[in-house]
Amino acid sequence: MAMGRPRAFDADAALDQAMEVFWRHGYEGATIAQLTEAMSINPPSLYAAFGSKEGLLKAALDRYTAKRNCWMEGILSAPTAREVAERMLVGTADTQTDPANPPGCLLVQGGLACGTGSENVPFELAARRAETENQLRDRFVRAKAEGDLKESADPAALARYLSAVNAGMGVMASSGADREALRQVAAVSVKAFEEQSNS
Amino acid sequence: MAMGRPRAFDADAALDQAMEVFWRHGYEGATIAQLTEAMSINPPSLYAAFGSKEGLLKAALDRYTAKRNCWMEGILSAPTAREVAERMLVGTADTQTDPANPPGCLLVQGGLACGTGSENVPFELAARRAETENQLRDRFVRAKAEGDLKESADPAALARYLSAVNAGMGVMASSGADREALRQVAAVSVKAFEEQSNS
DNA sequence: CCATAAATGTAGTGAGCGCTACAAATGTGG
DNA sequence: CCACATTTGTAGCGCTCACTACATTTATGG
Repeated sequence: MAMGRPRAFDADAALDQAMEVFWRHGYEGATIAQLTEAMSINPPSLYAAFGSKEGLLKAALDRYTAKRNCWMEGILSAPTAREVAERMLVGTADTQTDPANPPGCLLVQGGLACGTGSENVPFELAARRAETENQLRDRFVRAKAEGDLKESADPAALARYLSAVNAGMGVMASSGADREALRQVAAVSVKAFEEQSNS
Repeated sequence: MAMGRPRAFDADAALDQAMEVFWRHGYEGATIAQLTEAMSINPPSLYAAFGSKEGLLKAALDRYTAKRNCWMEGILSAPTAREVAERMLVGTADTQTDPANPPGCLLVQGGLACGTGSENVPFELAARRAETENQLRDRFVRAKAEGDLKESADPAALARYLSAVNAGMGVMASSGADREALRQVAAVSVKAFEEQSNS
């Protein structure tokens, strides 16, 4: 049997372009016209490949979180909980103000609240944020077992705290905070960790 | 000369209803149909009173920030910087999970990124958030002058930090974090302040 | 070289959007 | 009680939205 005409565009490259549009305008603010233009394809190609606007978002998020998990590996491999926190927050300050991307974090910018019919989108983004939080929590459970965090420290609370600061930095970056400002936030935030660390 | 037919609805009560819709669905996710239904008026009344959807948002934000400034007075009157931080963050944990309102903060939920033509909305929200940050900064400048904060403390950085945590808690609340979880975040956050305080 | 299968580009579709024209209703000033 | 100014409800405007029908093109299997 025949295999059909092959796809003429690179799906991953197209997803990177779509990611940028969602990042800059949010899910609801991004239009199919903007997406197809950025991806250099026509609507039927988009729908054949990704099914729907929401399907395209999920595919873009998969790609985003894949990169992010890779980035997180470098963070989580830090020797102590305090250094995990520092690398994470300083790294966030830098990536969220990287001129190569829109400011802020796609998982926050994408949409915290959506209109009727798109209620799934905020859930989807929240689930991806939760993944990072869980990675941090697991790392801090280990840090506690290793005696790196005090006996009184709560790994889940610390992970939630880092996740909150991370999201907050995303909000500030999206409204124009520069790298220096975010690094100051990171520096103050890390102090909360020193209280929880052994020496 | 004649004065014209009087308005048949209470503008402030209508704004409270509009506020809730924007809060729950974001600026772009909220439709005129939803807004008018919640406000119990018809579109012409909305446009006569507020000019446009964006005008309605601004009017709702004015009302929101008026309440917020009132709330902030109670926060800023705390005797020390550390207590300002604690009251603020714990208060945020409570108000952002108050079942009387949609979860999170309108100034964050409203829209961080918008479509072409609504670029003003994120700016508007950011400006209101910045107002709170400035109030905090001024308060910490005073705290430093009073010797309540260490000589090495940076009031602007501390205000920015609180603002970031606040926004971050809004993000988490909007994705379902409960009061207990946010209070834990507040508790950890406050520790960063103890490092900056004199005894 | 032909039959088949899938992707492409053109050109729309119905639905829902923000917003408004218009006539009727309702108050005030003289 | 009348002339006027403004609001109200009905109905619908033009536009843009996410999405798709369809004919064409481009590959593969036999």
